[in-house]
Amino acid sequence: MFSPVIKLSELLTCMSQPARIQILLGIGTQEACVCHLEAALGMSQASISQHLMILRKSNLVVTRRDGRHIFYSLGKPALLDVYKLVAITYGIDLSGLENLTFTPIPDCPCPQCNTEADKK
Amino acid sequence: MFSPVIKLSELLTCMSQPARIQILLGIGTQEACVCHLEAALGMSQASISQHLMILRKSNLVVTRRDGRHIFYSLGKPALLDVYKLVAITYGIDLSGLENLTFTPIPDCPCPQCNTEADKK
DNA sequence: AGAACATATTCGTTTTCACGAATGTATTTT
DNA sequence: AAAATACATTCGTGAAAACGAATATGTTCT
Repeated sequence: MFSPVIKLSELLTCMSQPARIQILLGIGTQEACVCHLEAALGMSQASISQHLMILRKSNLVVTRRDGRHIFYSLGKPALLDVYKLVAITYGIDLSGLENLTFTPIPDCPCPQCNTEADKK
Repeated sequence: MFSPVIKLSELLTCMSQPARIQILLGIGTQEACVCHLEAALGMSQASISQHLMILRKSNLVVTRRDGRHIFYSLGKPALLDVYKLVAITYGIDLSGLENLTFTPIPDCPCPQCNTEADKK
């Protein structure tokens, strides 16, 4: 068997799972912590962490620690273009799924959802 | 759950399987019959047919019958660009996997492998 | 140091998936 | 019509993947 095929397969398998698609598109061009993804996507903490673990192993996401928060961002932002290309080619509408950190979420405790004004 | 995510997931899941990657890249911009793919990829007839069935259900390939041969081609050739974009982004070399019908195979009985000269 | 918070990891179970074996269907050839 | 060819489909089994539950780790706050 051809090794490049396996590598390609592993990447695509990793990015084809519904929850992981939402996570990756949700992170988008920004960065997001686990609690934000949890609140934004309505999934359990364990579930999101499990998927992030898989995404890390495939280098699809990278992490940055800040205090007790760990921020995730895409290893290669071009990943978004892959999704877009598939969506355009097969007529799928992806609007409303990208960059979930742009909009703060009420019950999320992360710094992205709590502006300086709120900290008083 | 968001329906576009499911659609995207189904397409990507379908095109992430190693055997199907080889089939789709092998077909490339051309068309190929089952026996040619069988000979070119060294997989069993049943296995290839099973994968082609899955690809058909997702509309990733379309078919054309000619006598007892059934020729498969990509529903959307842009699918190749998706693979290429992933490959370029993550440094995977896909050369030698595309357009397998360009080179005839000795033990393949299909018309693409037997030129007019051979038919005598 | 202890409590609280954010995230990671393990475990057991259920579901999904790939594959070989066997069989079925459609078309052509003789 | 029978045999041969090209391909499709079903079935059973083993491996992989997803998920919830429980637990562990690391960081900050008091």
